[in-house]
Formats: sequence, C-alpha cells, structure tokens
Amino acid sequence: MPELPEVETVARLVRPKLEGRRLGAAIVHWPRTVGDAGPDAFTRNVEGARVARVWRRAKYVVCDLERRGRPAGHLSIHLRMTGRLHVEPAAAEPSPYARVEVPLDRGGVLRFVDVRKFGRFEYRPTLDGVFDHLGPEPLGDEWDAARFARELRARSRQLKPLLLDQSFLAGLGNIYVDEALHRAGLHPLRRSDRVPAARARRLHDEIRATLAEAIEREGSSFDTFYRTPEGQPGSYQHQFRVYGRQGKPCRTCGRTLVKIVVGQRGTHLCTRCQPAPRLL
DNA sequence: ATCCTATCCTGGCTGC
DNA sequence: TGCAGCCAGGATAGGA
Repeated sequence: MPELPEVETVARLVRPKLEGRRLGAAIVHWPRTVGDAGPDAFTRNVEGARVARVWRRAKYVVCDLERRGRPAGHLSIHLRMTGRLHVEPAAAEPSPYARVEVPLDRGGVLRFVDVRKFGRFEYRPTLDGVFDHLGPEPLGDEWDAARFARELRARSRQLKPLLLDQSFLAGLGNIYVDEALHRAGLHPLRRSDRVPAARARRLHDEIRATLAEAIEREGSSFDTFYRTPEGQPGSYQHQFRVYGRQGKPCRTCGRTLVKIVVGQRGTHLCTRCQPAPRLL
C-alpha cells in the first residue's frame, strides 16, 4: 500500500510531467473521489489553472495551482490503498478504474486510478487547516531522536498503533512500521512509555533508514496495486525483513517469523529479535 | 487518554 | 467449475 516512500516516489516521477502544465476540463467518474464540494465545483476550480509545483506532505501529493502567475489553490491527493497517478497521452486507453481525468495541455492527461475508491483527489482553495491533523515528517530536520523519545514517553500506547497514528508521526503505514520495529528490536505491543531512551533513539534511526532505503528503491510492490507513474513496480519488497514473511526464517536469527493481529492490522514479527517483555 | 468497532470499497482468495 | 462469503487495509468517526 502506498506509504511515505511510495508517495514520495509518485511525487518525484510525476513532477516533471506536471509542473508547468495547464489543466483542462476534468471528468469525474466517481464523485466521492473529489470530496464534499462535488464534481461541478471541482471542474470549475481546476479548469484553466496551471500546475506550479508538485510536492509531498506525509502521504499526500500536493499540486500548487496558479492563474496568471498568482496562487489559485491546490490539489491534495491521497492514494489511500489502491490509488495511482498516471500522466499519459490523451489517446491512451483509460483504466476502467479511472475515477478522475484531467486533460493537460500538450496532449497529455492526468488520470487518478483507484480500484477501491478510498483515495481522494480534491481541490483546496487554501491549505489552511488541511494538514493540521498530521504529526511531524519522519525525514524532516525537526523530527530528531530526542523529541521522539520524549513523545514516546508522554504517551502510553502500544507502539504499533501509535506509529500508525498520523497525528503522532506522519507517513508510516503497516509495512514500514513492521519493518522499523523489527530493525529496532521492539515488540509491536510494547507500551510506548516503557521503551528505554536508548532504544527509542534506535527506533528513530531505523524508521529513517527504512524510509530512505525504500525511497531509493522506489517503494514496495507485492500485489497489482502500487506502481510508479511510469507503470513500474518498486523493488523494496525484496528487502523486507518481516512484512509478508510469516512462516519464513528471520533473516537476522533464523527463527520462524509469525503474523499476529494488532489493532486490527496484520502484524509481522520475530519473537526472538522482538521479545515481548514480561511487562509489555 | 486509549481502545474498539464500524464505515468506506472491490478484487481475490477460501471453502464447499 | 461455480459461487457465496470473507478479508485486507488507510483514515476517520463515534462509542465504551
């Protein structure tokens, strides 16, 4: 599923194809995808605008729009589970799962393809309040190990649900949480306020390393869903230490990996590398 | 404050 | 082979 590394990859690859392009009359095939304002307002707000800049915040791809050189709102795009962004020739046959299509000048089209329809492709007049619910960027300078250790101590939640909470830390999902916890030697049920400071710093570093390595490999693809905008799969799935590897040997110690459920999420771990402390 | 459940969706898998 | 039923999974809302 698209998490921070996949979204970063999408933003990077789509950027050169979108920046500078002028948007045409959008076709909305699934109204919910464009949010509460509805298809008519969406189409009106987008048509004629130019994409000035493409960037990422957490798991959102954001397009800054302008008209006659002046700011004219934004697109905030969330892929959720199965969303994809395609920039292709207008003549290309659209996917049956295309939910929104926006024609571009110079003969291209931006298509938001989303099998499960959970994704969002919304127009925002401003970004005021739009990202208020998000915690820090894990790869940002302001997110340092000392801060993370302090914030873990301030909560008393199980590590895995806490790390999945976008208001605590923005951008991790099911895959990279499992990977980072294994690399840090921490059990997913461990309570956040019982993680020793040194181990919290280790977790901080492993989260960053995991995300950086995944971005280098253009994210992870293990089913038919996530592809780069070029249609290529990522390759980080080959580096997985635990995700989807239940029943296989731990690459660190050889013990058979297990899959449990934590907060209604499939959770993969090594019970030797990530021992459950007597007191979770 | 934290936890739990339901909701949104559909393709793909399981079991009969 | 066919089909019904179940499930994953990010985010959010509402209840315990």
